[in-house]
Amino acid sequence: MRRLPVYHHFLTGLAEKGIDRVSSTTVARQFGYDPIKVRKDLALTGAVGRPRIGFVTRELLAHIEAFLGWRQTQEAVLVGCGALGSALLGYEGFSQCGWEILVAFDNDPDRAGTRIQGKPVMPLERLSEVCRQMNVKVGIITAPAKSAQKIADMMVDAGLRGIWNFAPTSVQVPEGVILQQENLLASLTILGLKLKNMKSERKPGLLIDE
Amino acid sequence: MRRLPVYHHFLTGLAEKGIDRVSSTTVARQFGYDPIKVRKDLALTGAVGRPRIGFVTRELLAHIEAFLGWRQTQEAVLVGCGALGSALLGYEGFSQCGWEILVAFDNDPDRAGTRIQGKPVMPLERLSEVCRQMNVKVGIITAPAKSAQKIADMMVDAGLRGIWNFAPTSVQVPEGVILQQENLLASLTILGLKLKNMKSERKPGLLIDE
DNA sequence: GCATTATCGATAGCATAGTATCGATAGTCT
DNA sequence: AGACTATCGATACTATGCTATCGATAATGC
Repeated sequence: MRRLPVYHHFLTGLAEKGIDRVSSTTVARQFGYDPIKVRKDLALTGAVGRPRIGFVTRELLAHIEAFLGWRQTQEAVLVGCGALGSALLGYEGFSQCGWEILVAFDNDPDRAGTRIQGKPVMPLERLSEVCRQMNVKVGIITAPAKSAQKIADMMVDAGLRGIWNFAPTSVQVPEGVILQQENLLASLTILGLKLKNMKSERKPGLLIDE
Repeated sequence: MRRLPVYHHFLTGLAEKGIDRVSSTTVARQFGYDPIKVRKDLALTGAVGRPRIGFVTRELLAHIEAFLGWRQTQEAVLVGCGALGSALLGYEGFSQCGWEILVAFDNDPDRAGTRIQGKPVMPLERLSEVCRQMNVKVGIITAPAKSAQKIADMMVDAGLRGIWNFAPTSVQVPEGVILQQENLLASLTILGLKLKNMKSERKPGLLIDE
């Protein structure tokens, strides 16, 4: 399921090149996966292929988009306009999957009122007011760890139902609010472990995955 | 295993507050996990606790660090000094788990020779030379999707054994090189799906996890 | 037209991660 | 001191995701 966005990106490239039919084998080779795995992933979206032919590229893309909910645009706000926040504000990938960051917030009065990557920056106090007015339901936290919980609380108060947290700490949210924790350190650590494991070449013991 | 870095962060906080003993129940409550799950995670590191008491905080931290390989510092280079790259260069979390980005590369001649977040920026041509000289084995790609594969190839040529890719595309690496793909769109999509699922409250059908 | 081959979907088996149950131990309370 | 309770580790069970096998189908080549 986490693989579907990646397939989508690849298939979009194919479609642009005018390739209108694609087999699971082709996709699998691209990513080093098992064709069966790919086929099973695609089956999840409801797309149907034909033996010996494969899938019709655009049809498949439509199925993936529908399944991932990318057909209707989804809106979000971002809190914390440091380096990471600014990067996300300019991240080109969001638009291609139907997301848009409408407005950013920061508690630094120097930043409020400016624009970053073309998005307006507002003072943190207005979070609740603006979210309710715009009927935004998703918030992104790219603030330092120490203020993450405070911001999450504010977001809950503002009526947000989904929170995507980049701060390297965990935050508590009440029942009914979805929290997606982004954990860069975990990814990096896993990479480091895999590396170390590989060097000690097939030593029995840890088997790291994911 | 991906949870251990998070536990570590929380335990560090406790240790700083002078709390020298901690039970799996305490940790579990913090993150909304099952205490058994936490205990099993901790057991993986070799830490032993005592009934009715729990674990000695600092001892536990040491076990986690040893298990995750955070005791020795690990070095990396970064390619692509756009917004995301700059953000990572200044990310405070790396140092706390023993990672350090030594140098950044960019193919924009205006950026080469400057410093971003205190790290030197060099022209992309010098990647191989510098990596070999400094004996760096890990590379981070924060460049646009279209140049990701080219950079990955250069990294492999430069002798890097681990690649952490933030570009929203997949890259191919030869056997023996570890690739860790960071996929922000997948995370965001999952958040969006969970939200939609929650709204249609317990409708049979998709059950999204992770 | 018929054999061959690539590809599909479905079912079954395996591996890993998560959950539950149980006895043992070390504090706390009366 | 003895009952009580929180917590540990070990074992067993369940669920989920991945891999393999199989028959079916449609294009290609002879």
